[in-house]
This record gives sequence, C-alpha cells and structure tokens, in this order.
Amino acid sequence: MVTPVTFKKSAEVTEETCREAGMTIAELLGRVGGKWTIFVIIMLSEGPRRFSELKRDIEGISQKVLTSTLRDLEKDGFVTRKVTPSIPPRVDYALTELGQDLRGPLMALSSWAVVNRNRVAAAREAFEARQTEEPAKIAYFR
Amino acid sequence: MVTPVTFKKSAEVTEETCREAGMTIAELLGRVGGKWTIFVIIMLSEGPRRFSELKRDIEGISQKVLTSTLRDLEKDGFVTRKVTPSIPPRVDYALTELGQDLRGPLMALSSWAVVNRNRVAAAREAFEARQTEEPAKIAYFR
DNA sequence: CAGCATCCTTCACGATACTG
DNA sequence: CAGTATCGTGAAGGATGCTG
Repeated sequence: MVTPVTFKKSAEVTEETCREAGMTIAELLGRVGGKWTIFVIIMLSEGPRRFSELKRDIEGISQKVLTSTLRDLEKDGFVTRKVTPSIPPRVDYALTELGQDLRGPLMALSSWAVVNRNRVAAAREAFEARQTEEPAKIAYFR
Repeated sequence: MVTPVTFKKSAEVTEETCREAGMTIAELLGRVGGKWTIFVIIMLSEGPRRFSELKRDIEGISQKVLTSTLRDLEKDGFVTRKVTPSIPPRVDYALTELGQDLRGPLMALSSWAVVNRNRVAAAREAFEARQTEEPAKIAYFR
C-alpha cells in the first residue's frame, strides 16, 4: 500500500524562491528540528493526549521542555490546548487542522530517515575509514 | 502541475516504529535542522558549487559554519568533496545520489512551509491576541 | 496534575586572526 | 582560495524545588 503525497510545482523551492520566502523554511525546520518536537507530533497524531500522558510516553523529556515544546507548537497553530479547571487540573493537547496538514510532509521525511538509515550509516563508516587511513600524503613527496 | 511524492506505508511512522527507529528521525531533523543546512542543499540542488560560490551566495554564513555544515553533510553521505590541489586551491562540492534522494521529502516540507506561511502567521497573531487580552479570569470569581 | 522559577551545563553559531 | 585555531556569546536543554 502506498500513501500519495502531492505538492504544487508552483511552490518549488529554488535559490530564487528561497530568498523570496525569506527565513520561512529555516523557521519551520528550526521549530520542527527541536529535539523533541517530532515525537510530540507523532504522539498527537494518534489522537489527543493529556500532559501527563505525553510526559510518560515520551521517555527522557523533562516537564519543562515538554511545556515549552507544546507552547511553541501552540503559538504556531499546530496544537490546541484545552484546560479543564478541575482538581487536580487536566490539560488536553490535540493537533489542529494545520498540525494535521503538516503531518504529510513531515512523515514523508521521517519515513525517508527510517528507510535510508542504512545508507547513512554506511556513509558514516566510509567517512571514518577515510579519516583513519590517510596514507598517500607524506609518502607522496618521498 | 503537480509533482507526486510517494512513500511506502510499511515505513509509516507511529509511536511503535518510532521506538524501533530509535533516534533516526530526530538525528536527521537535527542535521537538516541546522541553521544553514537547508540552504546549502538547495544551492547544491542546482549543481556542483565551489566553496567560495557557496560562501558568496549564502548571505550571512561564516566560513567556519559553512565548513562544518559541509563536513557534516559529507560525513552523512549527502555531499561529495573534491579537492583540486592547484594554487590557489579549489574545492568543489556536489550532492551525492543519497543527497539527491533526500531532496524529495525535504522540498515537500519546504514547499509546505512556503504555502502555509500565512496560516502560521495568522496563528501567531491569534496567539498574541489571546495573551494580550486575558479578560475573564479574575472577573470569573466576582 | 500541570505547570513556573531558578540555576547550571552544553553547544551551535559567530567574529577574528592566521596559514598552506 | 579554502580552510584551521581560538575565543566569545546566547539559546536550548536539563535538574531540582515550589505552587494553584
């Protein structure tokens, strides 16, 4: 099974459109490139979650970072924050329509990472090997 | 015109596959999320470039950062580095096949950023507005 | 429970100077 | 030209303690 993802050619990214778009792309990558952002989005892709659920299921994240990550995503309109003023309080987070829309290209990139992990790993080993040997350099002048 | 991009469902990214993939996705986003990485990839998408060309055309980047960005991309196998030991020296950078492959999902995400920039901007303004007002809070208890 | 406040460490990025 | 070396800075992330 194949999930098709399309995007308009008119939105093609070149050196030209890059200047025109200003820092838009870098901004998005900066946001999405946060250490934990992608995991939060993946979690919320499966449905709304409470703060404590996210905290528990995303192993290793601190509550401070989770809070700021969610706040940033809220600012950009990717998630909603619904407070239920009970005791104890309850806060539910969910993806907005904008957040859902982002999933397509983001998951495409994630899938690429998973599918091509071996190629990257191989490239890293090859690079390491190149650095370790370094044979013909001094010998060249003898 | 529409450029279709497809990816296998088998590479779907869920909470499960996320653990299984370890930090792969976060690693890629970390690399690609570097402040200048995307611009370097976009430049090289149009063909091989010399170091000085990249330095000149990517406004604002320092040579130190450009060097390390290119070195990182080389380590992961996204670009090649070809040295011509002339005087003055000449170094050409180009995308590898792996780097070319990455362009698809990366440009899809970039296009999304360009197309949806207004929605994000609107969301930010709405968020700001929400913070500025903050009316029903004390009044609620009177 | 869901945070905010505070302090601390690390590191990406930047500016500058020097070199084969 | 294409780097390396060094120093400085701010922002991101993390640990801990306190609170409505």
